[in-house]
Amino acid sequence: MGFDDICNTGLVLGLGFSSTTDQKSSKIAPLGKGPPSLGFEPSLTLSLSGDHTYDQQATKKVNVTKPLNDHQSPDQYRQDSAASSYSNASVKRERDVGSEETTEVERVSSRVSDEDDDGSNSRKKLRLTKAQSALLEESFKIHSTLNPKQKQDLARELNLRPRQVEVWFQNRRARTKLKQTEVDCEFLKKCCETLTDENRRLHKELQELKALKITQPLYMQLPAATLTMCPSCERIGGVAENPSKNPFTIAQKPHFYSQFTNPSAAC
DNA sequence: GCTACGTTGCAGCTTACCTCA
DNA sequence: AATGAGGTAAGCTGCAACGTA
Repeated sequence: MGFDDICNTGLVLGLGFSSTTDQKSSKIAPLGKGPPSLGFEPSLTLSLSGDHTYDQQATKKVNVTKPLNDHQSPDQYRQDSAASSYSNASVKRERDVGSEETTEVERVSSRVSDEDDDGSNSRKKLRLTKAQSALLEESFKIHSTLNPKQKQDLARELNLRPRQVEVWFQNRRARTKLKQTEVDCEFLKKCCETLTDENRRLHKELQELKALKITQPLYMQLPAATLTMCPSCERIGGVAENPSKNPFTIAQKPHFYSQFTNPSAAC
């Protein structure tokens, strides 16, 4: 990557050709998601002049030659490799480890100590091992948020960075919330369906009542035993022992009364 | 006490990578 | 082998709470 311009602002603006196979990233805007194209294309880059991390990351093309431990499956190796190669590139807000300088030192030392850097400038996709996930889940069950000390301890125990633990918990909380939202949504859907059915049933009942009202007074259709007189307003009401069997439950149907002429609110 | 400012943690949204059907 | 969908780690932004000068 040829940087032409080094100003005393500490920023480096580079314009030139770069191989797109290693996905040099512009810190101004993320590259598109499309597949990497082969060959050389014009590139514009902006970075800190003293930023060895980015420089190294952009230029260093290391293939993974780390020999597998005999106890590691290839998949395990891949996961561990990815975990240890946690990329700090373009991490704008690194708050877990003190000052910027400290962070930078950590980045470099981490890079140096970690042999799995594949050199691609693309965002590393860490896959947590099953053991790591299990422990994180266990911790999450105990407390869904971590205080700094808990975060540090957990990170040390998992051999991860505190930031990774923090991100995991953030995402975990988000997933939990999303899941709960989905459950709530399902519940509300069911409620809506039930109410719609009920509404439909009541409409139908109303239609039937209206039809009956046209032909004859309602009380004439009911057995005498089911008719009762409201003691307050002296109106006839029906008492259904099983309202579900008798759709015409007059007593349940509220009637209007005037508080001036009928002080009783019992019906 | 009030204000301005910096720090920190989190939520919400988004991006990018990985896996699998 | 290619591809689209889903899962998820990580980035970015905004906000609120808190401490400090």
